[in-house]
Amino acid sequence: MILHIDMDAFFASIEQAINPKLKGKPLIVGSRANRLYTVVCAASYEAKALGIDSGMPTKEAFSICPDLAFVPAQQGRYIWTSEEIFKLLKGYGFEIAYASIDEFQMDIQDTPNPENLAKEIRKGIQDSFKITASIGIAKNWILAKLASKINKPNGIAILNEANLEQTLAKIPAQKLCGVGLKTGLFFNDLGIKTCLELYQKPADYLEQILGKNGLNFYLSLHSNERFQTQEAEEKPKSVGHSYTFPRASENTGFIRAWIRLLSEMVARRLREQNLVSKTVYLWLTGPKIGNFKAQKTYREATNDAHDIFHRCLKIMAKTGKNKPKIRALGVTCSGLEKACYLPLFKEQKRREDLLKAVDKINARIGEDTLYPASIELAKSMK
DNA sequence: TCTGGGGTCCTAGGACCC
DNA sequence: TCTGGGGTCCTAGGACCC
Repeated sequence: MILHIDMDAFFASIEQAINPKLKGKPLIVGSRANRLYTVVCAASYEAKALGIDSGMPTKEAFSICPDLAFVPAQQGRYIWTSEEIFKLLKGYGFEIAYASIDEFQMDIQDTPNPENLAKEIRKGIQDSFKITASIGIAKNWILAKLASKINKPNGIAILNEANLEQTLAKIPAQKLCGVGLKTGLFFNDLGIKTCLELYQKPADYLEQILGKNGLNFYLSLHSNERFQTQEAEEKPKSVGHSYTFPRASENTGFIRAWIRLLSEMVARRLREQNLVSKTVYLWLTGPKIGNFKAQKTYREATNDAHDIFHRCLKIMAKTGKNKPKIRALGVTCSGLEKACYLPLFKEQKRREDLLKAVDKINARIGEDTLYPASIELAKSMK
């Protein structure tokens, strides 16, 4: 049996636990500090009751509820809490894996009374962190994850031989992890409306209509697959940052300053993780250029913002536009490798020492103590 | 009048190599 | 002048998740 733990309104609940004044109030956590130009990252249950939910523009949320409480996302807090919950869960002695920042999966084998275990876990989290979790139990991860949503918030649901089909018949296929908007519509056209209908389709049929993806749905649903994610990889596949302007801009200096700043943010994270990147990906959106994106792979891997920035500028030249009007932009590095090469030239060594020193100073005195003058313009508008 | 930001995986075609 | 087969790397696009 797999036990899936899904925290209820995780970010919002943490903020309410920290600040008692927010308890019982409609609250949203925004993905950036500016309360007007962002979307809802998490909504408290009081806010959800008004029809506010993640993904909604905060402007719209405020129009529904003018005295909505707003807290900008504090990533560090959520990561810390997530790690502490993980440690607590480890104490139960079962194998456990992260499914996301607010979801955990536990292989509870054939524990005699899984419901009692679930209750105990829920109480443990409540006692330690003053936040609630919902728990689902089933024979594999995908069904356990589905089950965790049935009695949200602060609920427990178990799918077993006796109630499986009857329960799946009541859940729309779109609720299943991996079925998004497009696949949901596709299934609908084929008359697959509930999770039960999907569950009952044979493997070769699903493979025929959806290829590898279809086969994966079959295997996930019917096998005893324990965990959603493979064993935690030691390095990420990509590292990126993006930014959306309040209004589109065609100020070239301003846009370049932002590309430089995003390059700086990405490079710093690469260095923190001792990674170098060969591939740079730049995307720009704007009223006239639509959605421009391009990537380029270089022979030399780097984690120097200066290099990443200039690679971005070369990619940008491909737009063929002299002064594109830009609304949003992003810089992502992929093709990641562990940084373990030896600097070949003196110049390179000097540059690396410099970057290390800058990182050290910023880590000690504050994030933004030292930065290139060329990003001043972007920072002034952040 | 535009609704964020950070990711993963899969597919398909082109270039190039043997 | 036209002919096979196998493989890798790179780019681009799509779908999905939290």
